[in-house]
Amino acid sequence: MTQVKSISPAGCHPLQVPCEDCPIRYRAVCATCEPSELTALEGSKYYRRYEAGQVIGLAGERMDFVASVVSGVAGLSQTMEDGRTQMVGLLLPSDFLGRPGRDRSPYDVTALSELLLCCFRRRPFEGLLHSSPRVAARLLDMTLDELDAARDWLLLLGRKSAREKIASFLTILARREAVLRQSLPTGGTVVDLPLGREAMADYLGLTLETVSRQISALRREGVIALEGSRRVVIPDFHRLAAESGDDSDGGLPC
Amino acid sequence: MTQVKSISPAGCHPLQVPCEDCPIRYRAVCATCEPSELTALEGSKYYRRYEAGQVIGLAGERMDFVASVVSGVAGLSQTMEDGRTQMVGLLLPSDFLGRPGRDRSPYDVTALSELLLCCFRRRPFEGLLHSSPRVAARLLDMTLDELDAARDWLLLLGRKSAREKIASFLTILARREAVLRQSLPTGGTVVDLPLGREAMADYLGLTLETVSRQISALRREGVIALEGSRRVVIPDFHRLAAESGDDSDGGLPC
DNA sequence: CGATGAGTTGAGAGCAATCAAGATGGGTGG
DNA sequence: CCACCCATCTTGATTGCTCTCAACTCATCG
Repeated sequence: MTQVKSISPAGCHPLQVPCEDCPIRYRAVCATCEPSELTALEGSKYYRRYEAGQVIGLAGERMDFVASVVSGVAGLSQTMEDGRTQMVGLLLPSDFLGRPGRDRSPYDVTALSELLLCCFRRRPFEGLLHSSPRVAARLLDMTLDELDAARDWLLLLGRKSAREKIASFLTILARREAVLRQSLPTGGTVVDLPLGREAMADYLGLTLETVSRQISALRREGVIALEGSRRVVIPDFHRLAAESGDDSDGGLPC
Repeated sequence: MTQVKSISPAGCHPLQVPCEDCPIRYRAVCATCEPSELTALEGSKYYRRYEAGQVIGLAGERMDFVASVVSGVAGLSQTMEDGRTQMVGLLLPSDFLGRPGRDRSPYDVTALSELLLCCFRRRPFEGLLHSSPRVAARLLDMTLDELDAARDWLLLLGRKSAREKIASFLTILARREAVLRQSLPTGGTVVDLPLGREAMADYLGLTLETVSRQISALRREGVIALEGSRRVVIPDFHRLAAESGDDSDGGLPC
């Protein structure tokens, strides 16, 4: 990543990281691959880099690849005629982008931060999916996890107050942070928001003003502290979790 | 179904319909099965019948089977400590219930109408999933469809007005109705609501009073007509679709 | 015929959206 | 180094939609 700095805005990345050295090797679709399968993937894979805000694909357009998010955050969103927008997918490192068997996405796909994708050309990937039950099973499992996440999201959008929505979102981010660090989200957790206020509003079904107001309210009451507008400190994780409206004590990631 | 009328409320149904005669033979998980696979399924399948309102399983409980909905409607829902409820899944005939690899559902599962399930014991089914790529691929495809539906639902909950939510819901039902009848939803479509007002409210993230009010408003304005409280007549499908806020003319099911 | 459950309708309150100014902060160029 | 600019974020005042609480209607059923 030193001398290769992005040839073109959305250009193919000449860099070829061996799968063995990949940071998401054991969490992405390829997690359960055996050496032979990994070789097959390695042959059809290439990298793409995007800048924050850049459009990866618009609804209805063809996408000739599927991909794993290596680093950064991507968003899927739907927009109504009058401009109302709702985010419908948030893809973090190791998440899978694209649908095998359909070459056009019904959603707009956007890079929400600087983003690195490990892309696979459709045909070879679908071939692998067909020939390797291990990969197919892994993708099914990931899709089921995504469906469960979407269902929690339905509860959030349908029934939670603005304050609970913000608390829930921060809780989700804190948990993911903790999973990555292999630590528990307890005292003094720091979360860097990968989204601006407007993107958060699109995620939570709110306006950006309401997002800002609720964050300010949580700050005033000491539930969170801010370092700049995009870094949140959580002095007491359980207190925040209690604000999210989720059942139980809002326990640990497991 | 004449002399067998439900031995016990949730009893196993002694009736064994041959898969060949099954009304959902070509739409359910088994759609792409070959004769040998069908025989395997046939061996581990059994029927369960539920009455409207009956609980199939509560969140966190074990479910020792997965199933296809043969007829009727089932709902998945999540409830918060204070009682707020959000439906997070609506399973219609041919839809799949349960998650292979997890034996307890994080959601409450309820029969919303009289319901007939074609159940498979977990182990044999997971074995088939492992040995038959065809079945695994079918389940993946169905899961991806469900994920897409959940994403449309996110837009509905996050950004649509009460009126648009009702119109969207009726549109969805009318389309499904049309798919079953192989006809287009145009003039004089009749939709039987499989849900009462409260269940609709839980689906749409509203209160039952608001559901009732919005339905009344659409009726007053001639967008729909009612025959009793659970039968809706749609004189002009495009007019209804226009109220749903979805893009385009709200065209055909395809 | 009362009793029950489901649905409808009304009046009022509350929460988030909208409209409208300010504040902050990072980057650029003089 | 400072002044300026622009995007992003914050805060305020008001409106409006949906929820809440409450009464009423209607059909069904013992």
